[in-house]
Amino acid sequence: MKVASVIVDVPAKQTDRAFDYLIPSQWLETIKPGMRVIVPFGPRKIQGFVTEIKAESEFKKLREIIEPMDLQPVLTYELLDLGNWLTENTLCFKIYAFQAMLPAALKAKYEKKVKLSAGVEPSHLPAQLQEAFKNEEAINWDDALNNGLVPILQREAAKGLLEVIYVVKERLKKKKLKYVIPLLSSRDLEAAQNGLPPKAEKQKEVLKYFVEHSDPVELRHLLSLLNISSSTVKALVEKGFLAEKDMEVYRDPYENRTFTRTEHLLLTEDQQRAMVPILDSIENKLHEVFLLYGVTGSGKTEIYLQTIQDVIEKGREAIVLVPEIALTPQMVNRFKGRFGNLVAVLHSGLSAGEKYDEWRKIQRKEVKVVVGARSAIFAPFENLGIIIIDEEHETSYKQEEMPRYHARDVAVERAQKNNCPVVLGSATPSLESFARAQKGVYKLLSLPNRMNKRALPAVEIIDMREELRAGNRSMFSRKLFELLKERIERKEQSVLFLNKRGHSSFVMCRDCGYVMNCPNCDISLTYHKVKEQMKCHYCGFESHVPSQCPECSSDYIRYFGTGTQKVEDELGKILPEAKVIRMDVDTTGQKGAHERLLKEFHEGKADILLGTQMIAKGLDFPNITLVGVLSADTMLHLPDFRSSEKTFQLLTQVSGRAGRHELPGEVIIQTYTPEHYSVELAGTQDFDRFYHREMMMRKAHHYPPFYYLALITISHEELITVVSATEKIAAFVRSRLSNQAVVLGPAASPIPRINNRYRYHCLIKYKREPELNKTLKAILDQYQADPKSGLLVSIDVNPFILM
DNA sequence: AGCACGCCGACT
DNA sequence: GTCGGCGTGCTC
Repeated sequence: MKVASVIVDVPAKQTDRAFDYLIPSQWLETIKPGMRVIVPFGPRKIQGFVTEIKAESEFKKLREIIEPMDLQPVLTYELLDLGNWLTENTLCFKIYAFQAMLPAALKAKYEKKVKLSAGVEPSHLPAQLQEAFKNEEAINWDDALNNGLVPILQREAAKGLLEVIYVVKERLKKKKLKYVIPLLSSRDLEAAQNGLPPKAEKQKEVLKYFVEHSDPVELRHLLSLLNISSSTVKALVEKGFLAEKDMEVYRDPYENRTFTRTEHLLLTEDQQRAMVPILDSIENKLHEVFLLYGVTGSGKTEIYLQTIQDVIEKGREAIVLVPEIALTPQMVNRFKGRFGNLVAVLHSGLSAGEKYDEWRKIQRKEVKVVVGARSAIFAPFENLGIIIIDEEHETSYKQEEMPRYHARDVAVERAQKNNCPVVLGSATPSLESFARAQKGVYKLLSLPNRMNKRALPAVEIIDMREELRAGNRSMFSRKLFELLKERIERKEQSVLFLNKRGHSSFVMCRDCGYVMNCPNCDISLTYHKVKEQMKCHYCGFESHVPSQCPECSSDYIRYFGTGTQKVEDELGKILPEAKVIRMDVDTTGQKGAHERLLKEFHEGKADILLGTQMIAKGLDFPNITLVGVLSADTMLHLPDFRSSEKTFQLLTQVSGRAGRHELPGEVIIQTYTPEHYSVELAGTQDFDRFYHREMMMRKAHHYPPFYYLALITISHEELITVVSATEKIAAFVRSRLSNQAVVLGPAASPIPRINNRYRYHCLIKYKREPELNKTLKAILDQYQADPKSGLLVSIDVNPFILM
């Protein structure tokens, strides 16, 4: 067994397969599947993942693995398998699948360098190079490139004086702290203490400390504790009484926080009833998928906590996915409060180092529970007892880059392998999941009541057209204004929700209607107040805000759209006494800002919390009695078959923020389309009726959950080339699929041009097409294999965004 | 993805 | 005649 199959870190069609390497004899026992190794690849050295160990290879001229990068495999057997599954199902390169399963810190960094050949002195080199090599053993290739030294270097390399080397580097180091440990027993230390010269008082003190404490202690801590300097410790180290040792420590993002320990809450009857089948499934090691459909405030989290408790008691592990956990510190608190340091937390708010450390806690089985965003689904547990996906309808569970996976699908796949249940929780399930529950594929568990029997908040829909007719041109309806004022007087809190998506501020000429567009992309530029600039969200293009219309020279050119800043300004005018906290990308940019703002609001430091999407979830403050949605329909008109569903979900979620505790809540939804069913039914919080209406729409238009989708996007600099390529691809797909499938296209993408590349679509709607996967692979084979055509083809199986 | 190898144009 | 352009094909 001296040959290793390795997937190399080169994301390309031609290298998307295993390469075999000999395992050097000294590593024979060490190297195992799932480890990262450094291998020679052509003239370079690169990282690779060992997928298999075997006795021999078809390939005759094998090269040797240079060295392993891990002591323990970073991918378990299950994850290696899962990598293949991901590759198959999302049509991505294997290397992308493996990398997606690991923290970014484990991705290799490469350096190309030039060093002196053995026995060569800097003085042997031309004068120009002597300087560069005087202090350095090797110089960076990129630096040489910038200084124009490459030609000379190549010449010297050809003579054999220099050689090019490749270095594979870890992205990140383990954090280490200096610790001091006693080398002698407590008794011997006491003796040593007496043997010290009488004036070595400080040293005696240190030894005295270790007579009492035999555990390692952090050097820094010891120094400040005994008020000594490091030379004292050093002296004792030299005498052989103590030793200094670098010990690895975790970067703990929650280091300076204490979590109040919480105990089981008493469950309501509904909760108990819902929990029984889940516990059964855990007990009997059955794979089942449960859809836990419970209105906001019905106590889903407590069910998660208690089922996890059961899983832990059975010696198994749990994964909990939450939409973007940085946004819901309350969730972290609940888990840490219940399970203490058995919980690892993985979310985008952590630094790469912190993520790595949390991940290693999982890898070393020091924790039993991971709470995290999408990628936490790949937590390297080996004895999973349950997977929970909270807010299962959230679109952020779908990754939009390669590998384009949906965490829900991965969860089901992993749960199957581990014989454990998946719990999908939501107050507004996705149509897909609800339909599956209706068909009995998932088991439906309902929590129809709020825990404390609080009524759902009263929702009132305000027709903003009426307001306009009545002469109110502000963005606040009279009713909302009244209620806001009332809350401030009553010292209660309000949340104002602004749905910015699809409605970001753009610049338009009031005279001729000219809208500033990006010169590279067919999309309008977004106005950024902070920098007083126009910016393209797709290619990064920036330009100044014009003072005159470039088309008609009118001076009446101004920005449109209600950004949060604008709402804040207006609030300041109409309700100057109100204290407002604004939460959007601008104010929550820094680390921890999000949490700080929420804390301030919680502590009652403001009357109104104004924000975008990010405040729609997880907020659970007792004093909120009013929720206002400024414009319900901004996302309704996006070119997306899920826009109604998203609108309904969002409105329902936002409404759920009000009146969760003692005080009853009120919700105001402002809209220009009150008659739209997703607005109307969100008003009555009637998911069931919404579900039926929307299902009819989906059926009529051949959309999920009645059909599956696959989206092929083709881009090229020339419009004609894209169109004809898309035509060819669409024709090919049609020829290969049954006549049950609907193949749309070529059609221009909703964003027809990004970064000067034209984009065309072919959308496939299908029910059952055994040939589909092969067909899509054939397309990728053809187009990925020759990049010289300039055509880029990307395929999204089960896309969420059709753009 | 890199990188080398290889085959054609403008220079000492 | 050579230096160097980037098209083509390979990496265990």
